[in-house]
Amino acid sequence: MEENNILESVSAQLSAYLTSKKLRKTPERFAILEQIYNMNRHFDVDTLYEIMQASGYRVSRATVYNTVDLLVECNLIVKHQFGTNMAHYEKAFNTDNHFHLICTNCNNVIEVKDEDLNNQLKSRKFKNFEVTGYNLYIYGLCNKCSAKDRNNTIHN
Amino acid sequence: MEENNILESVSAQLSAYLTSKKLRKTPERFAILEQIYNMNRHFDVDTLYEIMQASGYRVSRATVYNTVDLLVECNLIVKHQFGTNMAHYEKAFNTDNHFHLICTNCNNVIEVKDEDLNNQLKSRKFKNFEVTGYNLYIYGLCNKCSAKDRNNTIHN
DNA sequence: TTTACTGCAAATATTTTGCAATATC
DNA sequence: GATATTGCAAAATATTTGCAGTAAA
Repeated sequence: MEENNILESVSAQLSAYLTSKKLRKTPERFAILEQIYNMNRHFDVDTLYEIMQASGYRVSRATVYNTVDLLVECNLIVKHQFGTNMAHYEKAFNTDNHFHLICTNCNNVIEVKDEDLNNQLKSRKFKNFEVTGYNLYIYGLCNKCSAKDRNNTIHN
Repeated sequence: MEENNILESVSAQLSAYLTSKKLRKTPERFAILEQIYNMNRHFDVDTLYEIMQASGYRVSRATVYNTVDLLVECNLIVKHQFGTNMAHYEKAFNTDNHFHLICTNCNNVIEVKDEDLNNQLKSRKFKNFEVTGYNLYIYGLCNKCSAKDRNNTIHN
């Protein structure tokens, strides 16, 4: 599916959700969704807020927080807590089949696809628990940082 | 291994780490480690602080934060961010082979063991990334909350 | 016209930091 | 005796909340 169709599709999804919950279709909500789907990496609320400002669209932080919560509720984005205090988010459309490698030294996050592992996790059932999603976080040292380690360089 | 031996073992581990890093063996550090290993569930810093107070051992919040960071560094405890802003921690001794089911309605966390899945994750290698650990978080509705859902009960 | 939503600012929650006093090595 | 660590309080960071004004239905 090409870019524009994805945007149309997620906007329609949001629209349907708002209708079903009797919530309002405000321009802010669609503008934020659009901005998110134009980005290619995960983001935090503050970054999203600043990108909106920079792009000329004025919204308040409170609205960004509210909208991001809403988009999580209707499964258009996924929330992550990679180990810092700040929540990170990413698009949920066709991106549910990857994991995150998190460098505990530089906090960089790398995405990894693995269909086999993904299928296995998806097929796993649990007693008395209705699974809606999962996150696999793999911690360690990235290329750069483990190289630094080997050279005994001091890093912060 | 019985309770006392575990405590001895983890204290020795901490002691060795402090020596190797030329850090000081303060009573606070060992008291906090002991308290943690006497508990049976994951905890947040504030809860740990209050349990220390209640048990009659006076430490400052700052020291609890510092010590918890230290214990993460030397692999005696593991840090989690279950989706809220508050970090959670748990013992790392012989407890690295389970996952967490997180109820997105009541925020309750259930532990699940699965040796097969664990072994598979452990054996998985990644290019240019040196794995030190991982966390698998499975989100959904627990027994109680999906029952509520079926009954159409309003819940917060 | 009703009331959900927005923006702003203040409040809250969690964690970090600066600094003087203390205790380990 | 040198300095790492502690406790306390203030600061920093991230998020939530209250409320008056605005706009969607």
